[in-house]
Amino acid sequence: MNLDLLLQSEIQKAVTAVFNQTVENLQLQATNAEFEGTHTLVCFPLTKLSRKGPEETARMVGEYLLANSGVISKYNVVKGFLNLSLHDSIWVEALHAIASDPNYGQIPYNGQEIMIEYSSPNTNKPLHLGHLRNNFLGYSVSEIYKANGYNVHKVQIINDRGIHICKSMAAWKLFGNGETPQSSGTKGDHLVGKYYVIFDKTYKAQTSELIAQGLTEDEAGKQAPIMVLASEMLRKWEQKDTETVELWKMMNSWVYEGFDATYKRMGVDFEKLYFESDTYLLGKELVMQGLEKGIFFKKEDGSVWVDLTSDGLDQKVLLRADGTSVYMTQDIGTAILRFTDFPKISGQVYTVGNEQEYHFKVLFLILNKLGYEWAKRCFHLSYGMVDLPTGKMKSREGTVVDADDLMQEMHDEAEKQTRELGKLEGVSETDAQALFEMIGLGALKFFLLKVDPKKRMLFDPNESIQLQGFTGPFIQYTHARIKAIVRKAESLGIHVNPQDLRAVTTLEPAERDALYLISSFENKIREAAKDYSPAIIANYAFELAKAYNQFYQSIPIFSEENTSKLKFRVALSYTVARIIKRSMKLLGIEVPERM
RNA sequence: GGUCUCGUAGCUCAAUUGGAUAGAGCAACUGCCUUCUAAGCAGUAGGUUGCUGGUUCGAUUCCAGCCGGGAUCACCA
Repeated sequence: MNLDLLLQSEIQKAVTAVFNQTVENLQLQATNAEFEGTHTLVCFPLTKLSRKGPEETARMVGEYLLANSGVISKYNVVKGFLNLSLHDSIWVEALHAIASDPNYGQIPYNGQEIMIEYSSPNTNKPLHLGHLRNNFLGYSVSEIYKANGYNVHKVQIINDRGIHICKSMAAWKLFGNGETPQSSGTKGDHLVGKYYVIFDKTYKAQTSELIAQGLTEDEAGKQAPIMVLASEMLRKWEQKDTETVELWKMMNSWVYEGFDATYKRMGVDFEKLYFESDTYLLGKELVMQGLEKGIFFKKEDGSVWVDLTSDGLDQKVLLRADGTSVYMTQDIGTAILRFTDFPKISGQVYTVGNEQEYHFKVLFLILNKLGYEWAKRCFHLSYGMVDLPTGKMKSREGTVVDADDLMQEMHDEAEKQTRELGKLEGVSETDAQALFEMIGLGALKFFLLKVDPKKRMLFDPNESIQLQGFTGPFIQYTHARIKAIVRKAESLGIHVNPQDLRAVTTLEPAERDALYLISSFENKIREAAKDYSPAIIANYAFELAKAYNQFYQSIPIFSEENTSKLKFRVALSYTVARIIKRSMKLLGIEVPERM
């Protein structure tokens, strides 16, 4: 039962009856806490058909509902707002329906498939804080789409070739002395990242020396020996030189081993990985075809371009004069390959930072020009950068927050605070460690997901390890506390079956508040998908936990003498726990049975 | 400079897409553990929503112009 739909139809009936007119879009919203009621009809828009003042209009609708609808128990009018109270039996019925539905929070399969790309790192350095936002966001949006009835394919493109990895390779060749993850005990992605940093330092030293010798900045940049080596490696790689390819394979394999560990700890996964080294040539052919069809044009030097001036954009290069492909070319190829690999997908979502908005605007326009009708169903899930209190993260200045380090710090902080609270009696060390991990990562994920993805956000380390207030652990704690109630009910031999609930006829305000939120869960799931926003789920889960805590604090359960009410409250608690768990699952966050 | 984007309490974020007296958390202050887990609850204080106009019953939201951040406009990815 969907309360909103029920109310909509009741109100539509009322409007038809009272004003002899039909209305399609009703503005129904939650009632402000200061007024009585749960649902509010905004009546200003109705004054056009009622041809009466807003208050009079509201009163007439309210009066009709009270007299003719079995749903409304009371109403009041404040200005043009009609505040409605529902019969408690409606709320009881709502809980009954939800408690009887094991799939509440999972909207039935809608027959649609969708692809969601996220993560997509370069393979020359380890993952950092920015990747965490990307991964948690992409994973969560995937879960949200699954909950909306979509068949979701999670993929990523790994940028495994190019000058960036050659830089690490060059530095390792010069300074590595054969160092491996095994020989040094360093995680593979960190080891490769270390040589990327060494490259950068060496490169800077060499260029400034060359500049001191009288070269221009441009010349020095190109002639620095280590850069010459890296460029040579890139060339050799493209010519499939055995030694270079072997080195490339070895170092990439180190990175993948490291990434796998990081992804595992983050709790994210992928159905299929695309590698740039496999796909970078694909786009070329398609561009050549486009050239033949006259969609693109060639300049005198042989480079191929697309003209987007009629779309308000510039000209964009697609193939260099030497015939090699650029980033855009690869993305064209990859996009088309994906629709070939997954012919049933209706669209594609690219989880990529907002600094690439222009790029995707261009990409989608090109795909459209090439005649792919699905181009308009490609969506750039553009999210804002993560700033630090010290400003922007800059890898060159060593201000990046490493993903592995951060996850460990969150774990350690969760451990510290949990031990201080002395909550680990009778808990084994293994279970305790699992709990710290759950809390630490829960805090981190929630912190990054509670903000609207579109917005740039600030990552304050001190705030992120908070476990009180608007945080993941607050919600996890609420869940754990409810589970204690459920266990107690079981130990007392109290078993609730949905039929028992109907024996309850009156409710407390705190119970209604919780029920209001419970019954709006699926609307939130839809809204979150429509907006690609886990923040909507995060805010919802927090609201629900808060509402439950108010109930928990003000209304006794086991000392209640009325057995029906007692059972009702146990069922309400259990349902809240279920929905909290489900909501958090949509964010990729686990919840504990006790903490 | 062109295009895009953001500006809300001391700080970090919300605001049902144009609705009520703009809400939470943190930080500060005051209460509540003999009762189901106090990682909790209740309360106090904190605002000219960057500024100026406009659109209308009604604007944080839409429009215009300023002010101030950020992104982007590479034969980089």
